[in-house]
Order: sequence, then C-alpha cells, then structure tokens
Amino acid sequence: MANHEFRQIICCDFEFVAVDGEAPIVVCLVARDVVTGQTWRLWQEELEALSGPPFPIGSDALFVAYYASAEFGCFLALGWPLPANTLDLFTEFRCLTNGLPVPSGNGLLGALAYYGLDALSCTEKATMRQLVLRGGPWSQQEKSDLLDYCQSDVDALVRLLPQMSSAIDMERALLRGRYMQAVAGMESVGIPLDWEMLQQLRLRWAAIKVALVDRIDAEYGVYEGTTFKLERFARWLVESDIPWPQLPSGQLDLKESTFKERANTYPILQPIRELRVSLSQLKLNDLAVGRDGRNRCLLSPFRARTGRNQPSTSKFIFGNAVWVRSLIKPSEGYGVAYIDWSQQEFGIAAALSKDPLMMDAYASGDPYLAFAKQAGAVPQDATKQSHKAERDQYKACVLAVQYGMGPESLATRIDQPEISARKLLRLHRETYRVFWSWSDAALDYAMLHSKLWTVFGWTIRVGEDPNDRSLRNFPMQANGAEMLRLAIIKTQEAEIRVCAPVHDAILIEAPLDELDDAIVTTQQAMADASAILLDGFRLRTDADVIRYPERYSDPRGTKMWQTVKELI
DNA sequence: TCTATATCACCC
DNA sequence: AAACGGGTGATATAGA
Repeated sequence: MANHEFRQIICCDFEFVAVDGEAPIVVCLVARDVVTGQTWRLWQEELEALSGPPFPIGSDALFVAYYASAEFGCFLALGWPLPANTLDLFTEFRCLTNGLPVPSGNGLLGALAYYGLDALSCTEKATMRQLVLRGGPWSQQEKSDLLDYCQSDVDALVRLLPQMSSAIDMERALLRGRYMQAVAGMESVGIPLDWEMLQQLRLRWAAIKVALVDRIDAEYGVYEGTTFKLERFARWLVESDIPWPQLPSGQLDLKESTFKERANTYPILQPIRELRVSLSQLKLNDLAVGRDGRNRCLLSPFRARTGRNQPSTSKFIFGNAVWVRSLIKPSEGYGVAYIDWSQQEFGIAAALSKDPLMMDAYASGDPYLAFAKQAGAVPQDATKQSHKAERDQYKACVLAVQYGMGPESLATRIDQPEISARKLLRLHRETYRVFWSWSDAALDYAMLHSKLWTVFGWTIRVGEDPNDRSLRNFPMQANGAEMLRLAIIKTQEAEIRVCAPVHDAILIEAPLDELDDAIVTTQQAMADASAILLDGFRLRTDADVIRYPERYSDPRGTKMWQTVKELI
C-alpha cells in the first residue's frame, strides 16, 4: 500500500435482503475507521434518514469491503454518493489466489481461513443470514444481535486487511474497486424486458412443451411427458433397424452432432432431432425480473479465472438461448444499444504481441479475409462476397488458434479433411510468426514462474496439471475482460446508463433523443479503453440499436422466436 | 427418494 | 491421456 496514505480507512459491511430482480432492502450497517477506531452502527431507519454515509468518502479516505458491489448496491438503494477510493478484499483475494485451490472458498470466511485467521463459524453465519432474510420486524434483541453479527464481519475485515495489504497492488486494486461501483450501477439499472410477453411465455410454458412433444413424438413414442427416455429411444432404434453410436460408457451418444449425422442417413430422425433442439432451448424459468419488468441479477465480477463476470446463466437474459433476447425491449421513450468490439481477441493478440501482419490484418477491417490474403490463399482484390468459402475457413482457423484447437477439431468444424485443417494452422504459424513467438514466450513464462497476468495485473497462478491452451488463451481473454471493465467505468462516468456487460459488449439505455449521442460516447469510451490497454492500438466497435417499440432480435434466434410465438 | 455423476446445450 | 478457451445449468441415469 506504499505511496497511498489515506487519512481514513473505513471497513464497512451492510446487512440487506436481496430479492431477485429488485433493489436490495437495507437492514443495517456497521463501519469502522481503522485509523481512529471510530465505529458506526446504524439500523434501517437511521440509514434512510441520511443523505450519504456517516463516514468520510472523499479522496483521502479508503473504503474497504468484501464484495463491495453488494455494499454499493445498498448505497444506491439509499441514494448515497459512492466513495472516491474502494478496496475490495474479495476481488483482491481472487486476484491473489486465482488458479490456486482455496480450501474454504472465496467468501469472507474462506479468505480468513486462508490466512489462518479465526472467524465466526459457517453455521453461526448461516443462522444470522437467515435472521436477516426472514425480514422484519425484528425485536430489540434481534436488532442488537444482527448489528453484532454485522460488526463481526467488519472486525474480520479489519483483521484481514493487514494480512493482505503487503501483497496488494494498490493502484490496480483501486481500479478494480471502481469497477465494483460500476457493477452495482449495472445491477441496479438492469435490462428492460417486454413484461407482457414474458408473462405470456411463463403462463404457457408447460403447454408449449407438451404441444411440441405431442406434435412430433406420436410417431416415435420415446417421450414420457416432456422427458426424452433413453431406454425408449434405444428400443425404437432396434425396431427401426437404425444403428447408433455409443459413448465409451456404453450409453447411446445423444449429442446434437450425432443426431445431425444420423439424420443424414435416416431422414426419419429429422423431426425428433428438431424437437430435441427446441425443447433444450425452452428454459427461461429462472430469469430474474423485478416488478418493473427489468432483468437484474448478480453479475459476479471477477468470478471467472480470466476475471470475467460470471452471472448465473439462467437468471441473466444474455446467458439464455439467443432467441430469448427478443424479450429485451426498451420502455416507452427509450432505446437500447448493444455495442461490441469487432474481433476483440484477435485485436488484443495483434496489439500485445505487436505482430505487424496481425496488426495490419486487424486494421484492414476484415482480419479473416486479410489473413487469407497474407497467406496467399486469395488474390489481393478478393472480397467477402467473392471468396466467402475461403474467408469462412480462415475465420474458423483464427478462432481455432485463439482457443488452442487442434487440427482434428478444426477439420470437423470446417467440414474438411484433416490435411486442410493442418494447412490452415500451419499458415497461421507462418504468417503470424511474431504472435506465435509471443504466445510461446507467455506459455514458457507461465510454466517457469507459475503465473501470468494482464496489463492491469489480474493474475492467474499455474496450479497442478496446467493446460497450455488455457495459458495461451489467458492474455487474450483476461485482457479482454480488463478492457470491458475499463470501458464500462468510462461509460458510466459519462453519465450513461449501462444495463449489462456481455464479455465483449456493453448494453446501454438512453432516452430516444439522447440515444445516438450515448452510442457515440460509449463507442468512444470503448475505443479509449482499448487504446489504454493496448498501448495506443484502437479496437473498433459495432452498435446494434433498438428503439421503442422495437425489440432486440438476434438473427440466430428469429426462427425459434417465431415458433414460440406461433405456439402461444 | 435424494444426491452424485455424466453428458449435453447454451453463452462470449 | 487427450488435446476448444472461459463459464452455468438442466437433465437423465446410477448409486447411496
């Protein structure tokens, strides 16, 4: 924590009731200034009477919490301004132990255990959390118990801080702390949905499933209710004299790709294949939607090893099948925009490795076609239209390299013989030599020193059984996550309502007459973020704009959306 | 009957 | 030994 002298260091914890889709209900707060020892204990009503926190939050104060987005959710619910400096010990604990086993998890108790500090037992903690979640009214005794419990977490923070502080890179930690504020902002704003349509869907869900199965399964008799029965399917296959591949375990291989391949030879399988695909996509059960029709859930920042957000895929609309996004609809007078970086990971790879050809390819606007040209596979005047097939293959190769894919898988992916896939991968190595030696060096470094980190210090430790594909991919994905965080911070600081992060994209919302400006500002923030991270190299973005009364639509999901609408 | 495991599908 | 990175979650079947 050198070079950062704070006059106040405030460790803080709230108790609150969280309901999916809704703002938190604040129950109480305890905070302590570790410099002076001053302690604040405040109950609901007292907090609501305040227009800001009782402790200092200015530039010479440091706000310390564990999972600060939760605390900031309470700040926002109370209408309080946010602190200038935030140190989130959850995030720092993740950063310090990322990739290593954490025997007791990543929670506050886990961090205390990791550093050999004692704490409240899990069961005591669970009991008290239940008392919070039960909701009010609480007796005087319960109130004082809850405040004591809340204070025990603050005590824990106070003890954890010195244990961790020597290992914390304060400058970067403060940046991550700013992102925790941004997360609270997004969790509070949420994503506007078509409430009526969602109600319709939920109401008729079971009936839609049954209708789908009834329509198709009569011919096969392999479903029991709406569940596919393996045994029945096996019997039907024998009766129909259709050979079927098995998994090593002996079980029938039920992969979509297997159905696809078999359906080519036995077209009778086509309808049941489509039924399986549809049913597998029919799950929007747990979408977390508030009474105002907005999708809000924990975004779980820094949860993934790469530092990405990892919201629950069932609660978060962008985790569902793409057709479900058609439920996204701005409210009257508003628009939303989905703005994503173009070929973000390719651009990051180019800029960080400083591979001149790769940077040229990115700058050309169509890296995939540029790669094909650089490899001499298509003429210099080739276009997306004139050489679509070649471009598709070189695109698949670029993506394959980013994931460390081997020739067999790439061959399957592009539906070509293995020798073609080998050739593509070889051309990538030969064309982007600088990138490959950079990637090799990163892997060597990771194996030798057992860690790797991003430009802003998000670190992965190399544990047992390292996966070289993960390690090679880490700089691209983890720096992509850094870029997203920085861009979101900047966008929010420009007073734009950010609804959600989507790995390489940002969803924003604005009144219709401000939407175009908001998009420009966001794109500027995203370009700036890339330049800061990539030493001046700017990545492009694309914007998908939806103006009330339009709804979001993704071409990959329109067919399923149509089917569902017809069934309603 | 409940839980664990395997497998699969979805997202970027 | 295999070789597609990072994830969450549902479902079907096997096992306690």
